[in-house]
Amino acid sequence: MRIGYPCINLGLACRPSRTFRLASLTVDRLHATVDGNLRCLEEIVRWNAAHGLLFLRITSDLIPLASHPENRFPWGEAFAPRFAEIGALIRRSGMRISMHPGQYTVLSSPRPEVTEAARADLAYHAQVLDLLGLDRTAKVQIHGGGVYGDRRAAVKRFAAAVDALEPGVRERLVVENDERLYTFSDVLGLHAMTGLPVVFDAFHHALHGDGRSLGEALAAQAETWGREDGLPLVDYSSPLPSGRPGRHAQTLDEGDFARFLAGSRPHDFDLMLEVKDKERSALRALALARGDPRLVAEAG
DNA sequence: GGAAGTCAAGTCTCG
DNA sequence: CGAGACTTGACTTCC
Repeated sequence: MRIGYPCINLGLACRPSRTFRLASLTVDRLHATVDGNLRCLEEIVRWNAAHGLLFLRITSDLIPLASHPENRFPWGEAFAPRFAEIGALIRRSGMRISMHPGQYTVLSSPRPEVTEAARADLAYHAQVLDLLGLDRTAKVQIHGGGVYGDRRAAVKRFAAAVDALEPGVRERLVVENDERLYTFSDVLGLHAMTGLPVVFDAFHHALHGDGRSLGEALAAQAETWGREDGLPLVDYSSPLPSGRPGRHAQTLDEGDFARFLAGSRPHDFDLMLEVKDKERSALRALALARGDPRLVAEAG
């Protein structure tokens, strides 16, 4: 099991997700921002490798407005050497990479302009992973999107949109259960129609599940991953101690996480910790997963 | 320098 | 019918 956290490292002074408004889009601005974002991404990769955190979600903001029609700057060409350097570092570290486009990337929409924008955005995400020289185990994870009052029709549109993707993009795509519309069972249905591997989000499953136990879900999930896809991906977030359900917790609840680990055996997977305090919790989770209480105390 | 308002984009639920 | 929620707040304006 590799463990990681999403996008930004709070202890570092830099951010890989600097952006700007569409009104501020110029070649110079884009170039300068991407340059800084890549510099920061490299810092994060080095930090994570040094601390044993070998699973990283790269922010979708790495290239601001990457798939916006008004952005015609050939950022891929311009930064290919930098991507290659960082990619070599990632591969040398044995690090796994994922990306997670935002809520606007919807393949099931009845509106063609929406699915076209989604296609362009997924192509951007795949291009980043391609430029890093990563194999098929580097994944782009999305949700099912909307239901629009007719689930069967929405699922059919989703499958058709997946079929229409370029193979290089489709091979990186994986689909994840959400906390409202697409349960784990629903996402297994999407897998059946598309062949896409399934990301299991344990937190969403707890909020909006399908009755499967953790062990049952992980067993079913594993069936959806092919040999070239790598280990299954799992998202975990501690429940909020008091506040409304649904939000990601500030920090790791060690008791809940220990129960999660115990309940997940003997399945193996790579784990993304979605908690607000990022690398702090990831280090504690790593220590817990390694079964070293002294390390847990140090990391805390 | 800090607070407030806005940001490319979708969809659903709640109040 | 508008605000808030989501994988992630950051930018920009105004005072």
